[in-house]
Amino acid sequence: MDVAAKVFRDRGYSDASLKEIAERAGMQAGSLYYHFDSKDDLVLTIMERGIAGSREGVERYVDALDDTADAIDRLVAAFTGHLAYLLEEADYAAAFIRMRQQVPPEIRAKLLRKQRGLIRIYAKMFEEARDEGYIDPSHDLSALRQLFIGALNSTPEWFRPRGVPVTVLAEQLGSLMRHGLAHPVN
Amino acid sequence: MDVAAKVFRDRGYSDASLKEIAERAGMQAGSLYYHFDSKDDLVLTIMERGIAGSREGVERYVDALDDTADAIDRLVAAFTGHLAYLLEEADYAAAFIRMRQQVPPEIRAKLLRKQRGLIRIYAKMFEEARDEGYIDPSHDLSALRQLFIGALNSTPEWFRPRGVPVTVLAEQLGSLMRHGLAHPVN
DNA sequence: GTCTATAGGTTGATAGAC
DNA sequence: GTCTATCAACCTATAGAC
Repeated sequence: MDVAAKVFRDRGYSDASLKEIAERAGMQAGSLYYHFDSKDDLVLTIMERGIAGSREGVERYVDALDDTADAIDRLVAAFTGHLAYLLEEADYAAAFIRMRQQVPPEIRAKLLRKQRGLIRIYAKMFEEARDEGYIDPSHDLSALRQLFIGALNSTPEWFRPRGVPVTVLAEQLGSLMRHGLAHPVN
Repeated sequence: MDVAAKVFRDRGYSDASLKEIAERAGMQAGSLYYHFDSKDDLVLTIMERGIAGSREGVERYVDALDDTADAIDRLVAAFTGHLAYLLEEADYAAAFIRMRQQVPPEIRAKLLRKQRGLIRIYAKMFEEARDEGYIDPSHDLSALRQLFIGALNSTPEWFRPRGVPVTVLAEQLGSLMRHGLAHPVN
């Protein structure tokens, strides 16, 4: 499973061959079918785990906040958890991010349901930020949410472990939301 | 060419077959080889055009500004041009965005050089914004640039022509940079 | 310029031995 | 549980007729 997630993350849906996955796992291609019904079955399992992991990452960081935290603090915590899982912990989420547009429609439909949970969590946090006065009603909340999530999901393409840590990235986005860029990050 | 760009945008590098491209162009697969040496040759041509188009879109909007424009105005103009080309005008840029991570290494290397021009334009604008006082030096400029470009490049995945127009999206990002989200967009 | 035909390779998946 | 062997389908690319 771990091997498969890595291969799917690196190659994408179509270019990840069962032969390569099997080889890297020390097996022959045919042997995989003892564990999975089909390639799509394997892909679905991995991607569902990626979604679940992202969601747990987000929830863990948000739930760890105390009562003094405001809506922006919660968004920053969510960003941190999101990035921590996406960049440091697992290949599953990165595999999901990469393949979500490549996978056959039936699989995408199944994933969409699982994904909605995470989307709703974010939507709720943005609404709370608006209700608490941190986001002016003239902003389109849905566009804003998708722009921020798009920025987060682009990080696997350029993030380098030696560079800016994920906590700083999340803080940068939080500071941006609070004051704009002219204000110091901390 | 236009047909091929559409197919590559919809299917990605590996799943776009020459047979489908040929069919949609009213030909047989073999006939394509009169016009192109190989699939990679075709892909490279299309993706280069996508990069060039994005760059021209950005430059056209930035150059149209008058002298009273500040660094944030220039960034908003760049975002507008970027999005206008990416979402409205052509399939070439969308094909590039989708395939940039899928394409064989040799092609990616060739594209990287062309791409650097656009990256440098953005880097310069962010530096100017910092020098004019719109971005506090405590921000990591490179991370900031990549987050914003990541947000822009995610738009083909969720943008709907009936929804928020590209000019508003760009304004939203500009307002965000200037004042944060608590301030009205206009 | 486009066609037909086909070579040569790879892929996902199955069957049966061990 | 894993192996070997193999099938059928698909792909890129080439060759030669028109």
